[in-house]
Amino acid sequence: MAARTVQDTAAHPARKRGRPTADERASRRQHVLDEALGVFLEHGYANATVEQLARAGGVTKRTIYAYFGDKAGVFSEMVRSLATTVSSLAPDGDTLESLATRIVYRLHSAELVGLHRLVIAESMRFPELAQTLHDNGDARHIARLAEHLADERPADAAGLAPSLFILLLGEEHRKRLLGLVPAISEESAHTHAQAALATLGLERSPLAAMPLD
Amino acid sequence: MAARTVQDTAAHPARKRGRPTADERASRRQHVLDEALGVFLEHGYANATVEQLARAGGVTKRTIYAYFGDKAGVFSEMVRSLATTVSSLAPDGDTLESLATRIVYRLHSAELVGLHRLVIAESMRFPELAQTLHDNGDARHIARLAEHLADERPADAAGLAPSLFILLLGEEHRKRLLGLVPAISEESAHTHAQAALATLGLERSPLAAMPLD
DNA sequence: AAATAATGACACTGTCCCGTATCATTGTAT
DNA sequence: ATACAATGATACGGGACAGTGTCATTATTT
Repeated sequence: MAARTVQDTAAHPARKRGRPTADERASRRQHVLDEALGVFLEHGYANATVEQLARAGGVTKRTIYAYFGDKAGVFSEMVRSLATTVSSLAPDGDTLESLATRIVYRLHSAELVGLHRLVIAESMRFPELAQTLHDNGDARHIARLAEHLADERPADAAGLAPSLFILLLGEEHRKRLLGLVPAISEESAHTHAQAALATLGLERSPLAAMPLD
Repeated sequence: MAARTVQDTAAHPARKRGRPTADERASRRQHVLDEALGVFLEHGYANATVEQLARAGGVTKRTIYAYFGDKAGVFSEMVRSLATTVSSLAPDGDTLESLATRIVYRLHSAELVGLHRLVIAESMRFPELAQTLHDNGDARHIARLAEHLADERPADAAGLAPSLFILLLGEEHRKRLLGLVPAISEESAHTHAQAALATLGLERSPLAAMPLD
């Protein structure tokens, strides 16, 4: 086992003791979940210790056990919390191209790639989390794409949406999952999205696509 | 930590003691690697113990340490051994469609999906294995597809190959990585491949595509 | 044949970490 | 106010596992 060299997330300013106020208690729990992702990403699920989760969240082991039962509980709640966040990124009222760009950008982010890795790795032990992530991630994105496609391609929108989705991710995202490439920039996310649309013959109307100068 | 309920891979017929013959020694090492995949898939890399790897391979811990140094050594050599196998599945002399079908089928297999999961999960700790797997997997498949495409689409073969590749995997393969669907049948791999080709306008020539009866 | 190398079987030490207990401390309930 | 609940700090028992040591056993080398 690799020696644990680093001091982990530098200890917070040593919270005061005693029972927390009602407000505080509500936020503490979420704070633990937020910080948990970093711990799991750094060490992996199995190697992460409850002690590390506690320190990162600014609480003690006791509180972790009181709140979540055990490490699996922290992991489950963390994934569920993040999963519901994934799909909530649609300003509603954008073009197919801007939607596609946002999907590309978000799904290449370090946060979501890391989450995806963790859930894939533990999919045998936490199958319901895999389902949750897919339902709130891929499934919703594909549904959104299908809505937009319905306007432009009423005929084969349903069949085209999944194809568009995976073209948006592309081989780049597979490399990303393997850690072979860094997170994508917003700009290249845009050109990437355009390329995917073009591959399916979905580029903007010829007039809009003309040179701008 | 989850209680280890199962007895693991049922102990082999208790190999005799003493120094093995030269032939035997050569094969023993490979046998350990072959059996290691099952152990890692069942428990995950971090939870798998050297003792389990030893029992599955029909050797003792001592031999594991003598052969591979430690658990990481077993994992590395196992991945490398499997990676070189991944790409060696081209009978050479088949159509684009048959090549596509074989890629779809193989990459959906339990073995390769499991390997992929493991390498993704440990990509931070074993980055060179991720690179190896990609070089011997995706990269070669894309290159092969590009060769075939060069015949039919000399113009944009290079750009089209990655798109075709990920369309071949499709959303199905993402679900597969998450453990949400079982391995695909050879038949549905074929129809899946045909659909991907059609999406890019690469279906067979009209004559060949006509009904056969 | 004698020495050496590799292995199985087994024991053993040290470490890590889980989960709980104890006690002081601080907010909440009544 | 007074009892109670939740928390931090700390300690600790128990289990699991890594990695090594020892000895008997069997090939290989010379």
